Amino acid sequence: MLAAKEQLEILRRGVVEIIDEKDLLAKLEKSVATGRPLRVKMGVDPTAPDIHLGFTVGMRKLRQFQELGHQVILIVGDYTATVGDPSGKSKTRARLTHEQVLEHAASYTEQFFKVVDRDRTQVVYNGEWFRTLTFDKVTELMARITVAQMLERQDFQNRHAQGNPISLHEFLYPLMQGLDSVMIEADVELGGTDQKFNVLRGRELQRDAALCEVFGKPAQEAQVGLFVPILLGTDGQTKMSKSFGNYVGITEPAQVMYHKIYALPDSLVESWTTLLTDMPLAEIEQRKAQSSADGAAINEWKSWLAHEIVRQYHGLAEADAARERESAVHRGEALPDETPEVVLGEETMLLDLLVHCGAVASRGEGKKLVTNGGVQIDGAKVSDPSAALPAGEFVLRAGKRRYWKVRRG
RNA sequence: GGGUCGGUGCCCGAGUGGUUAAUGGGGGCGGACUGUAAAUCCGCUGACGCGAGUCUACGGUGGUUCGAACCCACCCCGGCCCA
Repeated sequence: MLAAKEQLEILRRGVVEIIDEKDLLAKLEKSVATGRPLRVKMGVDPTAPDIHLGFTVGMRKLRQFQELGHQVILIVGDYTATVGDPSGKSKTRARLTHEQVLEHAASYTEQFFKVVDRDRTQVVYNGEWFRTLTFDKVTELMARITVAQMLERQDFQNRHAQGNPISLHEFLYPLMQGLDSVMIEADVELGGTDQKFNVLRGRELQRDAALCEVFGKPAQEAQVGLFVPILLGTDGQTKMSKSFGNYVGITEPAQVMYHKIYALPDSLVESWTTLLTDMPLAEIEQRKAQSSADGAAINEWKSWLAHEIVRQYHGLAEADAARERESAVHRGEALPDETPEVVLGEETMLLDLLVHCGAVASRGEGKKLVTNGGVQIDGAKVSDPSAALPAGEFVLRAGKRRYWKVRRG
């Protein structure tokens, strides 16, 4: 086991805030001295079954803990998910049914273990202790927080100020998450910066001997909160999220993944490298310095980044292939791997073809695309929407990167 | 329940009787440039039609009018204030 200070140094990478860093160091020291691994908790609300790179920031941090010899406890919020975390939300979140949650959870853990070591992870469903809770215990729990404390939260304040409803059950969520920490006796809780309030509740509840006793647990040392940043999506504007369409899913095909990362805005290269790879921080600094002087350097960095991330999820061979393919596509020597093939009848017109293969939503839109010079057939620009299609096979291109292999017959 | 201000295209937001498919901004798409990114510039951004053109659209339903997003009536929904 590494010395506590060295562990801390590694764990600090990419972390926004540690509450409290002194506590963490003390816990690490104790762990080194006694040989007892830290119990590192992360909770997931299995609401979205598709994991994207944004989720992997925390997952990679968990992996680091494991590599340092610690124990990960993944709390699947099968019960809390039916309540709905209000954190950062501008409206009441839809509550899920228990069946939905279990379904999502299965797919979630499967993807989770692409990054996190399954053998050093304990998966716990919090319905285990919530489902049978009696109301007097719930009351004990609720007594641990005041309305004023709840209303301090910016997200609730905004909602309240804007006259949006806040349901009482939403007040319960942070306490429930905190109770999870008590129940598993967590040493560390990992979460995004939006989790701060909830994680702090855990600290308070753990220190509350009377409360711990109510739930049959010993009084405990407060957990340390470790907060990782929210990863920005490929648009460089907002957090990565499937609903914004700015995500990179970890189960996406190698070449799609490669291309999305390769086309990343420059402004994200540094943070993505820090959060999603193990490139030494010194090298990141060095590359940053080079890049500000020379445009080609950041380009090369980006290609390294794309290759590295694809390698993590698809292996070296596929990463190499994706890189090779990408540059061939770019030189115009090859078509992307996923180029769909379309077969159509004799009479089909260009506009119908564009609609048929999904390049545009309507013929009117297709007309605009053609008029704007965005359509090519076998590398030649087509400017007339009523142009005749060639016989046999040809390649249709719409915009910069969307291709179809078309066959008439 | 009362008062008041609102509900316009993907979003925000102008428009208060006719040249309004509806100013402007954002977003999106396409083109040029570049490093594949950013920035910038240009074009497009309801549907159908090769086209002339036709249809659908300004919360809903009726009405006034040659003609309404704009005027009238009723209804539905949201904000704020009061109870």
